[in-house]
Amino acid sequence: MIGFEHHNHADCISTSVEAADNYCRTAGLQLTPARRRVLEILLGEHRALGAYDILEILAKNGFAAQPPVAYRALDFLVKHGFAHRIERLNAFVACAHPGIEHDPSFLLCRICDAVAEAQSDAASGRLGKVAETTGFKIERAVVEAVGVCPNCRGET
Amino acid sequence: MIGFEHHNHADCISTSVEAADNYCRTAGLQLTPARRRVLEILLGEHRALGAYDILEILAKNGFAAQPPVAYRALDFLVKHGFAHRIERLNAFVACAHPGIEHDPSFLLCRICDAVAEAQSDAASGRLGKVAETTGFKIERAVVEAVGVCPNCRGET
DNA sequence: TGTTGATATGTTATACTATAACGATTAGCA
DNA sequence: TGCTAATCGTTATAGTATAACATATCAACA
Repeated sequence: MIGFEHHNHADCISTSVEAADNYCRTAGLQLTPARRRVLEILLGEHRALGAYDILEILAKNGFAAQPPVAYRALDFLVKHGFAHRIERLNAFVACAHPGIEHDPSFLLCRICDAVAEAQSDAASGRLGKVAETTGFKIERAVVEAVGVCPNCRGET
Repeated sequence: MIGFEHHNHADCISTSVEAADNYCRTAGLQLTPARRRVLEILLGEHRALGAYDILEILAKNGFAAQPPVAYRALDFLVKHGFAHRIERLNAFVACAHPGIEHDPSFLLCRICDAVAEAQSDAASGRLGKVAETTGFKIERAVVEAVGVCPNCRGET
């Protein structure tokens, strides 16, 4: 699980962007400049960024500074699995396992706002059983866990 | 699990409000008129209501129509476990198991907006293991599953 | 080549969600 | 009674997100 360890960001970013690039080419999607830049921005942080944070950075990069510019790019990235939206934070984060079909789960540090993405099996556990019994058909299940990350635990 | 079945609302509401009333008296909390009315409103629907939906109803009931009136009551209800906030919908729902300490899980119908609350074991399953390995301490874990409820499945 | 249709962008305006701040009031209790 | 904390009334503003419409780009294809 990516998230709380230190690692080489520059590599991490360029590799991921390149992967997205290839995927889009294959799938007939357009990774336009704004979309690519937003993906780079998200990859540059292992924490969630609000749409307006991103918008601000885009503006400094010569893009238009209207909210739809950021929201459209984010919608694209989320729709195609390059990023996830974190409901609890009204914010967005780059996907840690792009290309793999998955329901994301997040570990959110309430102290430093770091975000780690993990896999969970919520839909197949107890919740899945309840849903099955009731006749509810689960299409997506996201888990957002709030707590304290290893770095912040050490520092208290 | 309460949620998708038909049942007697009037009983359901008065019983729950009474329970909240008793709990508050015991715990030294004030279930003031606005708080009580908001709880009743939430119990009257088995779906999530936005703060401004509630505010509108409060206004018709003679309460002040400023946002803080609704938010304060909702904060109180959520804090003490009488209601939950559903992040995905920016909305609130009455708790289906008040008095019991629990991390709520929700089944959200994307067609009719019905909400059912269930128990899950997200924090003790795969996600819990990952967290443990990493050193992340989970304090709360909420699951929000989107899908189609039994009633809407029948009607397609 | 020129038309067409789908996709993406620029831009303005507005809707929706939530909280800060401060003074007035009330409840519970020493 | 008088103190203290909790609650409420009110104004203002911050933060998040989308509607709507005009323009532009580009690939497919007659």
